[in-house]
Amino acid sequence: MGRVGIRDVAKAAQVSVTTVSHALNDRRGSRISAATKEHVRAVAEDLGYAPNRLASGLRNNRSYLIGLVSDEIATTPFAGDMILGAQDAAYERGCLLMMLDAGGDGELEKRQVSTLLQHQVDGIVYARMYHQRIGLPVELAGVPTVLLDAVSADEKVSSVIPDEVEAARLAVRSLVAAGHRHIGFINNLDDIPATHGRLLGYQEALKESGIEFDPALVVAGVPETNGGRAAAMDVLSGPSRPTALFCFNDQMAMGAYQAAGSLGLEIPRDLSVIGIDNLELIAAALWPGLTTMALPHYDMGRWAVKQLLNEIEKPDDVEPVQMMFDCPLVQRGSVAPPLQI
Amino acid sequence: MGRVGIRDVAKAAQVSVTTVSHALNDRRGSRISAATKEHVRAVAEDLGYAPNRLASGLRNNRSYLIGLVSDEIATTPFAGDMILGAQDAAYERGCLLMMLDAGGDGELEKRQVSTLLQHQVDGIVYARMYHQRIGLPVELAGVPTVLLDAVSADEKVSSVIPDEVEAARLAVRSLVAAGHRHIGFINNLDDIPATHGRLLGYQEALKESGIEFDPALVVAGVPETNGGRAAAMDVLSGPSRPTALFCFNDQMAMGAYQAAGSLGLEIPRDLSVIGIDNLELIAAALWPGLTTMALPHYDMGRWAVKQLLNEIEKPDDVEPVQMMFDCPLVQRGSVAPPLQI
DNA sequence: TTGACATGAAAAACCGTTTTAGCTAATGTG
DNA sequence: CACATTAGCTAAAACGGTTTTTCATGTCAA
Repeated sequence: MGRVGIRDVAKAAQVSVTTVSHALNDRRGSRISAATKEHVRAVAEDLGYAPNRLASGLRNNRSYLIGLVSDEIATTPFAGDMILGAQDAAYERGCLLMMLDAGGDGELEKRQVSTLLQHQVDGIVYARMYHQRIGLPVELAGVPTVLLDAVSADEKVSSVIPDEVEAARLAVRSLVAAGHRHIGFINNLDDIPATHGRLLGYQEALKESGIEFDPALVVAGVPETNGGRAAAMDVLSGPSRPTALFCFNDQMAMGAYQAAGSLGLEIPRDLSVIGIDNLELIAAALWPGLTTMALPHYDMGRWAVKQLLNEIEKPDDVEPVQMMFDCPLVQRGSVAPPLQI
Repeated sequence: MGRVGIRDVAKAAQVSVTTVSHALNDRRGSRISAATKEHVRAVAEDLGYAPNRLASGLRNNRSYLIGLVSDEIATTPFAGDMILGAQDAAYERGCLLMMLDAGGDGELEKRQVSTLLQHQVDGIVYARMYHQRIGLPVELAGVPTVLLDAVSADEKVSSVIPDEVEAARLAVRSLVAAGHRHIGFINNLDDIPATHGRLLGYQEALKESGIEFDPALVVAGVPETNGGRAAAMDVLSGPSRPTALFCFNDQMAMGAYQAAGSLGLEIPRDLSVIGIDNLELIAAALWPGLTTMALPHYDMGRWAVKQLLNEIEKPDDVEPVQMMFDCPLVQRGSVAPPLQI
């Protein structure tokens, strides 16, 4: 049983391949009677005909493939939803996603990009695992590209990132709303946009509530459980212990849980904790569940592909867009009013 | 700058397109002088020529694309390494992976498979997030297919799964080796191969060490932190408290940590814990780090694609293989000798 | 000298579509 | 009734490569 092609349909329907093509794809200027069209479609359906995308792509100069190049999204749990969002958006518009993950190897990534181009992808989503500022690879010059969770100095390319400042502001506001006025911030010590953005949001939220910013309440560490534990240990054993901790991410928040545990502090009775990421695996697994700000990975992935397809489909009248998404608060059980002394 | 095609190379090298093709792809029967070949290759390199895979695929009936259909691998952290392994293996053999994740929606999955086939994928890796027994979708009949982390009743298709029994045996053996003879098993209550395989391994390891199997030491729960916590609570508050717990997975092990914490038991001094999965995000984040059995996801993904490509390349003389991979022990800090009383 | 054979390169066919350019018959127009 | 228009369809030419076939030489042995 060889694949059924357009010729087979033509033969079965007793018409020419041209007519079959016209009957199946309505297109401006294809004059064909309704009866013939219906007949051909029925025959095609009957034979289970499905067009060969390689062939039509060759003719149309359109592969309906879009490439997703990432550093290590596929293999880490931090941003997997971006892939799902991207894939859904692509699929809805009749495209397939080709995903490649170079694991951070720049040389490999270059080769991967050129392989994608050999396969005539219509465009490329260039994604990073976490929000960062990057330079666009030269290979991508002239190729429709959208940056996902990254921004470039090059303004001619669209990009989408989370609103770090607003996320932090909302997180701290929710602690203030619960009654806290003594709020520590466990920050990341890496020099990345999130570090600065979240610190800014923390400061702004304090300011708008009339709480004075106390540098002693801000401690940084490596953005993992260990770093969070050490930093939390630090700030919780200090002279003026905060009643709540805003943590750079859920992993550091998990570290804060551990520190609280070893200091005999019960969450949320003695200490409220809020994180960022909404990493299901951690936030839901902690006990009590971790209240945290969800990074809108799914929506960002979706938006990136949608924007890319728009740019591909009308290359002329689409301007590059720099998009920012809000981060919703996900409440679990780690925030409560402070103990009255 | 239009893409440079084989015609451009031919013109620049002052030869025919035929000669260029022959020069670039060594093939039996293509008679061409070494000098011409070298010359053409140099010119092609110089022009940055890269063949259009769509066009060559059309002619050769080979797309160098392989599809990966999964339930929710891309979006959960449990098996991401399978993708990486599959992708690496594909890339090494000059192929690209097209990954689709239906999120468990069977109807969507069907349509995804047919879309992949429209794109003329050379074969499909049908992957599940965790080891399960499945029926192969009818759409895949006649398409080269390999099952990843799944087995089918249909013996004509290759598959690869982890050796559940051996993994459990090794885990329990390592506890016995540390001196434990009173070992609890926190099992999953779902009726899946891992549940039965791991229980069997647990029993076998006990038997070979002359330890009598005590059904009271086996407790099941939902395979998440909560389930693990409840089950551990149960068995640790029972009449004869075990000195070590073998947990169905790392999440349940995390629950065991929480139970131990609330019972005032220190790990590993008062209680040794071993898990399965080597879920970095949890195992390394726990304090102390969790000793666990790593599921060989990367290797399984790699093997699946390798086998698939073998079957594609020589469709005749390759027999379907049912492969099982061992699970290595990853030692961290949660196992120690039991306290002497 | 000539037929057999080896070699290198060009020409042509092909893959499965879509698009362009015609062709024929029916319809409309003056 | 002659002539343009148009509806409905189809043959043929792309698309960008690879593979097969053909052709022009050169070499060698009989």
